Amino acid sequence: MSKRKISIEDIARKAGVSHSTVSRALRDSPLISAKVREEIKKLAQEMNYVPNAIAQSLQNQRTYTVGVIVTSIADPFFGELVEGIEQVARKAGLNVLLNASHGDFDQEIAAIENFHYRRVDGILVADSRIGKNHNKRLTQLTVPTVLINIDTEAHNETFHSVAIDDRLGGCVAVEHLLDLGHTRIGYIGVGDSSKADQQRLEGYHLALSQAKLSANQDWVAIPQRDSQTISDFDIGKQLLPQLVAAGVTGIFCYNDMVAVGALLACKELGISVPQDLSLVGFDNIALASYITPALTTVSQRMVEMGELAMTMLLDLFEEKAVDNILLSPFLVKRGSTTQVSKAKKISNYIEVKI
Amino acid sequence: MSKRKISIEDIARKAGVSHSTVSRALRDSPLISAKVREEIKKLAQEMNYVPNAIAQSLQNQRTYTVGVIVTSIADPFFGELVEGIEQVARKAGLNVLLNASHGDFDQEIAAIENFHYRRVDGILVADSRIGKNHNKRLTQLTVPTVLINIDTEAHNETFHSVAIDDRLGGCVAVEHLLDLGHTRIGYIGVGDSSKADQQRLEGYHLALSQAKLSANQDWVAIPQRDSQTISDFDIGKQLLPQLVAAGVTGIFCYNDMVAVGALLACKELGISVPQDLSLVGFDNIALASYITPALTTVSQRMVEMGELAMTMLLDLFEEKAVDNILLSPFLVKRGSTTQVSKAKKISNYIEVKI
DNA sequence: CTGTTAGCGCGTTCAC
DNA sequence: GTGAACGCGCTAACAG
Repeated sequence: MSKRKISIEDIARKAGVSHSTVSRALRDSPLISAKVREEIKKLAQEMNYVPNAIAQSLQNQRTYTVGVIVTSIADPFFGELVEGIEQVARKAGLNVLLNASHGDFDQEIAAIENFHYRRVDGILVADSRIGKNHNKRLTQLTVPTVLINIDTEAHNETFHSVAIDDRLGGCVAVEHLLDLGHTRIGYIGVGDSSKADQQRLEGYHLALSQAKLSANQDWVAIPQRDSQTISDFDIGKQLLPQLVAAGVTGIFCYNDMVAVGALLACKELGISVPQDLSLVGFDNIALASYITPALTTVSQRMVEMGELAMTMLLDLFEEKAVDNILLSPFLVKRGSTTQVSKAKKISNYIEVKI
Repeated sequence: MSKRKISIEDIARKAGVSHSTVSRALRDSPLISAKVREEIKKLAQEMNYVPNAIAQSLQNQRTYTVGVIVTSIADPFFGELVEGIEQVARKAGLNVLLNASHGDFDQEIAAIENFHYRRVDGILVADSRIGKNHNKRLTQLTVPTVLINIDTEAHNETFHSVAIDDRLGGCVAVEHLLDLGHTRIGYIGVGDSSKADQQRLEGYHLALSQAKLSANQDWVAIPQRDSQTISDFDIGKQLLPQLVAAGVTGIFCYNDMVAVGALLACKELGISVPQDLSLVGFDNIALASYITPALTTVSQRMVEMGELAMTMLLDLFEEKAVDNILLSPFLVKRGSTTQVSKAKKISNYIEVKI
């Protein structure tokens, strides 16, 4: 196996033609006679010729490569997202260059500079941790860019984006509980200052007020964030008791891990789900369907978001006009929610116990 | 924002020097006087100069890019793997080009050709579904390549690899049950013809024979694969009863999803884990720690495998000699296993029930 | 120390 | 139809 790769010059020499003839023949130029074209193609095949994308890129000024920035690839969410991105990218003949930011803003900037350096054709940024105050610096972008699930007030002209409608998701979750007859409904948040947390809470309030129910301060539990970072699971576990004590019969949790934590707390307190308490999560992670009882939850659509974002980028390449996308999440009904009934007795139970 | 990027020629013109002086200055060549070097660097800064990696690559014959092939990025396992790869790649100044094969051999070949076309410096292949009969074609590889968790008889010279020691993993799982006093131990496999399934079963037998226990045919359950593809979860759920009927007090499951399925079957049958039956999984997926009871399992080390594979590739770049790596999995003890005791009564229980 | 020149491999005028 | 020549942006060998 020869060390150096075959170039069009090599095959031109062997064919007794010039390198530009070879170039044309391989690209099916109509300027070339059918005969020599086939001849050259055959020769290229035999010589194991593999065109050099680098040289082509230098000429075309296109790399057929998109840069993707995610917080962490190990996070199954971003895994699904990248899956969607990669699929439509590959179908369009593009490749994905992957960078992880680990939620660090400096690393995100470094990743963008790296992508500029490598002359990617477009950039996709999906970094839940980057707050809105940061992304101003992204303005320096000179290549088409799509933001995924990132909050920006300047969504309008400068940025293109696709995101999940968290407010609607919160609504959907709470409406489900309302439909089941619940009126005392709580929310457990995580208290990072993310768009998601805020908007899901907004959706919660919205659904309640649409049902003419007044919100009760005690039904909303959000941890203090000055202390140690705490896992979502532990948040659910620790905050559940106070909501139960406040007499709720249903709880909408910020996400599935919070709900799972809450569920475990229920088990330890002897509260049975869903008979005594209904729980709704958010995200629809794999775990949600395997736990007992299986978790009713609002489903993210990460693969789809990836596909849409990449498709949007392709449109931008062709300079089409694109509209930002706000994806509607949908409810997945499972075993952790049911009709409210004798459930109201729980609060007494707890009060006795405390 | 100017459309065309700044080149070293642009800044050379402005500085009144030649482009090669600029090139040297920016690369800290000792041939350049400190004065003009600083001057040029400042100018480059002001003009927002970003070097062109494509042009550099064409010159260096290196792209500082590695190609990574995985079955599916959405699979959390591969997510962790890529996480490990990306981290050490980035530290070494390399970028990751990602391709998914979806277990399709043709797509895998296409991915490799694509990587050749793009002149990556090295390739990492992690594709559990590709059998040993296929990878002969990988021999055409002309760039340094490391195989991850792929079975090859030709591991020796041609291929470099890092893999998990499934046989040892099986041993470790069964030895744990033996240590707890179990003597009637079962295995639930999945019956794909993968290296993993075969070797974990081998480990199971090895541990039993080392303990001077004779294996019982009825204690090993492996589904027929001619029918529909069936999820690991359902395999565990469906095969559990027959093992319990055969009187086992402990079961080593091919992986965690199988174990979770088995666990659910236990719940439905009124068998309590671990009091009546001990379960050991494999993989240590996130779910394993959240389910009740938390699952004792043999842990994969995917992030580490990614790091090691990428590090090996870096060594290959420097033409160092490298040894193939066989990673030892380790046991994570949790709630689904305990001392054998009155457990033997289960078999009777089942027999009565059937 | 700095400028000139020659490629890296390919696509694309512009002549013939 | 085909070849010669130029340029994409950069590094390196060779002059001075």
